[in-house]
Order: sequence, then C-alpha cells, then structure tokens
Amino acid sequence: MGKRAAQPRESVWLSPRPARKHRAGESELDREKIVATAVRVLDAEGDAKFSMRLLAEELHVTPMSVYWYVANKDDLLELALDAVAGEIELPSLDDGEDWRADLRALARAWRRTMIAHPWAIRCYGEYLNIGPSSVRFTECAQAVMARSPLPLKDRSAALNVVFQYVYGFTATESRWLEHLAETGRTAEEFAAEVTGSMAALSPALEQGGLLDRDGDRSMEELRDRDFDRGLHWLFTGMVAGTP
Amino acid sequence: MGKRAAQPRESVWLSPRPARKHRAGESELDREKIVATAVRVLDAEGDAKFSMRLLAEELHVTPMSVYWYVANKDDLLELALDAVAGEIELPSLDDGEDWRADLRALARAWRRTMIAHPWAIRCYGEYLNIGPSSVRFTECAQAVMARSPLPLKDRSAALNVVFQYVYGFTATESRWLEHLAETGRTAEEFAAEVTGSMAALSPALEQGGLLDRDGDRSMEELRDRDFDRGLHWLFTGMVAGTP
DNA sequence: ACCTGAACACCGTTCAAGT
DNA sequence: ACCTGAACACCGTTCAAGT
Repeated sequence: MGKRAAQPRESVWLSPRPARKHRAGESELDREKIVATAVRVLDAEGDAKFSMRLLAEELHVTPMSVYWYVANKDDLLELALDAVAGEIELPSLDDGEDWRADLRALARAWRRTMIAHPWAIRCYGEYLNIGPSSVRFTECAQAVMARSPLPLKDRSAALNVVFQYVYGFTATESRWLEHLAETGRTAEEFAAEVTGSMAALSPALEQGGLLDRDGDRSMEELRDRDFDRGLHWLFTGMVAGTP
Repeated sequence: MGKRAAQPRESVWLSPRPARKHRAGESELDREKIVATAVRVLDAEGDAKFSMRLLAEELHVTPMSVYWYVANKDDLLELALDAVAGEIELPSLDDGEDWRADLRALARAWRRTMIAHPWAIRCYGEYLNIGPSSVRFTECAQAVMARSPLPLKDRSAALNVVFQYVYGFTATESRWLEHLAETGRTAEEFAAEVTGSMAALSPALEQGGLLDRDGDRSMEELRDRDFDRGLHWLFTGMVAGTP
C-alpha cells in the first residue's frame, strides 16, 4: 500500500486501461473476478500480507496472468477500493428527512463500510478515489448538501470538512481496532496500557484523565457517540455561519 | 510503511528497547544519529523509496549494523515520527489568549510540521504515537482544553474530535500535494483533470461545482481558509453544547 | 560491544516465449 | 488473445562469524 513508484503512476480512472474480456468460458479469468478475489483476500489476510503472488495463487493462476487484466498492483487496489465503495448504503433522498440526518446517515454508512474493510481506508488515503462508485457517493452527498441552508459557494468546502473529519475519525478507530485484534487484548486492557505508558512520561496526563469516560457504556457505544458528536458540532457550526 | 508483520509488534514506547551507546568516538553510530539520518532520508526520498539498505548506505555502514540499535524498521519509523513531533511549535500558554486561539495555533503547527514531512502523517496513521514528543504535544493540548468551558468529562473526547479532523484534513492535503509533485502539474491543471474525469461519470457533479471557488485567491490560501473554517465550526459546535 | 557477509524468504514487474 | 517461466532488481531480517 502506498508504496508510490519511482516514476509517477496515473490513476486507473484518469486514463482507464481496457478491461479485457476473454472469448467465452465461465470460470475463466476476467477483471471483475480478479477484483472480487482481491477484495476477498484483502479482507481475509490484510493489506500487509496481500501480494500479487498470493492473489494469483488464490485464482489458481500464474502471478503474471493477472497483469493481462490490470496494469499493476496500485491499479488493482484502486479498483478494489471502488468495489468496496459500491457497498456503501446511500440514504434515500426523498424521505423528507432533514439534510443533517441524511448527511449523518451517509457518514455513518461510509464509516461502517470502511471499518468492515480496514485495508480500504488506507487505500482511501493513498489514491484519488474517483471511480464510479465513489462518484456515485459524492453525487449523493452533493444532493444532500443542496438542501442545506449554506450559501452555494460554500457547500463543497463544507462537505470536504465533514468528510475529512469522518476520514480522520474512522482511520484512527480502524487502527485502534486492528491493534486490538493483533495483540488479542481487550479495549480496556489496551487503553490502560497506553495511558500507563503516557503517564510514565507525563504525570500530568494521568490526572487529566485522557481516557476515563462514563463507565457503564461499552467502548463501541462511546465511539458511536463521539462520532455523532463531532458531526453534530460541525453541523451546528456550519449553520451558525463563518465570520 | 504500515506493513504490519504477521506476528504483532509491540510499540517501541510500550516496551522500550535500550538505546545502546558505544564507547567513545565522535562520528560513530548511535541511535540518535540513526534516527536523524532516517528523517533526512525520508524527507529526501519519501517513504516509498526509504529502506534499511538505503539508510545503511547513507550511514556508510552495513544494513545489519542498524539492527544493533533498533529492533526493526517499524520501530525506527516510530522513533522518526516522534523526532518530527518534536519539531511542532507549541504555543505559550500564558499569553492571555483565548483557548480557541491556542488550540487553533496548535492545530496549525501540527499541520505545518506534517506537511513538511509527508511520510510522517502516514506513520501517524499506523503507529500509536505515544513517544515523548507526542506526549508533550498532548499535554499542551490538554492544558489548552482545561481553559475551555466544556464539562471536564467531555474535554478529551472533544480534543479527539478536533484532531481527527485535523488529521483527516492534513492527510488529504498532503496526498494532494504529493500527487502534484509527482505529476509536475499545477494545482489548477490537476483539479481540472479530476473534475473532468468525475464529470464524465456524472454530469450532475460538474454543475454542482465541486471544485470552483472564489477565483482570485491562491489554492494555498483557500486551503488555509478551509482548514481554519472547519476548526471554527467545531469550536462553535462544542461551545453550543451537545444535545 | 559492536559490526559484517552470506543467506533466506519474500516482493513487483519485465520480457521473451509459448498456445 | 491469453497465459507461462525464468529472470531482474529489489525488500526486511536471521544467524553465525568476525573483531
């Protein structure tokens, strides 16, 4: 991931390579199948272990066969990312909901999908992400913003701010969850360890209570609450206007 | 970067390995010098080209010598990240400034440093980032929040939300800047290309005006303005309270 | 205590050759 | 039109050996 080549690479979407199709067949190779398998392998093994060679093995094919359908690994990951973006559930826009409710639904759906495919949010940071499914998502978001009271010229900037927050929140959360999975610790154990390690460097931080929260809610509930809170603050601020 | 090993790795900071020091010497190897050189190579070559072998070459030493001082590449990157975190300019806290002004200054300083070391923000996403300099930063942020009107128990969550936004904004921005540098295009050319490519998939988006902004300000000014705006909205929302 | 060389088990990708 | 095998130029890291 993110290993940018020495010479720059054009996005698959900017200069699309033809998705070559074979003659007849059924269980034969084609780009769609390759991308679907890549997503499956990425989900199962993570992007650290994912390789063209492993993918080829899964396809029962030589590594180099894959290169007939995709130009290189980066292109493949960009295609895989857009495939996953296609899973994001878009809210229906004519349900009479407030624009904020719809935007929140959109943000939640994005987060849910990214948490389900932790490798995807790392791709999201690397690539332009302007494939068809991402565009469909952006279209929906723009339509929601169009119902906001914001002046027309501020809408896209506002939308960007919202999704920069969503991206930052989800990336952090996803990393945290992966750490837990890797080390096999519970969220509480891990939080205690991190706090302890920071407190060793700075006694001030312990009493600052970086990590203690209302005790009787699960970590997951707290994350959901914090996520929604950030959105709520942004919406409030946006409506209040900018000086 | 981000290639997580098959078996989980403990953070350098959670179980610190001793920074071995050699006997006398002057231009000899030691952990400090290794980390400083790593930062220099990362700045010059980017994290894609950075390797233990390249670093060793720069140090005029065998690749394996480095492993006497750091356990592995991930540890080294975590150390490099904290070194860079040490460059962040913290605002002085007794200048009678509003807490929002100080928090904004902190966010701006963080962003400035990360933009100056594009590889660093990718590390930031990967590692726990609880080294001494990061802790120092968090300490400062907590001290600023302590002057906010927010209820004590909400302060750390609010701080997290702010820096999740800052992280998302800066990561996106940094990626954008790298794309420009790689392809040698101007910001305007690149924006036009991306918009065009999206519009090809969705005519609705073009008239939606995803990317057109007040024409007479530079892209850089616009980014600064948008960054501050998001912060302002969050502050406004935070003060208005959560339902 | 520190540094080396050789080797292992991987990568992504090129290229010429097969069918 | 599609797929292969061999090879190239890399990785991070282990391990036994040197000083």
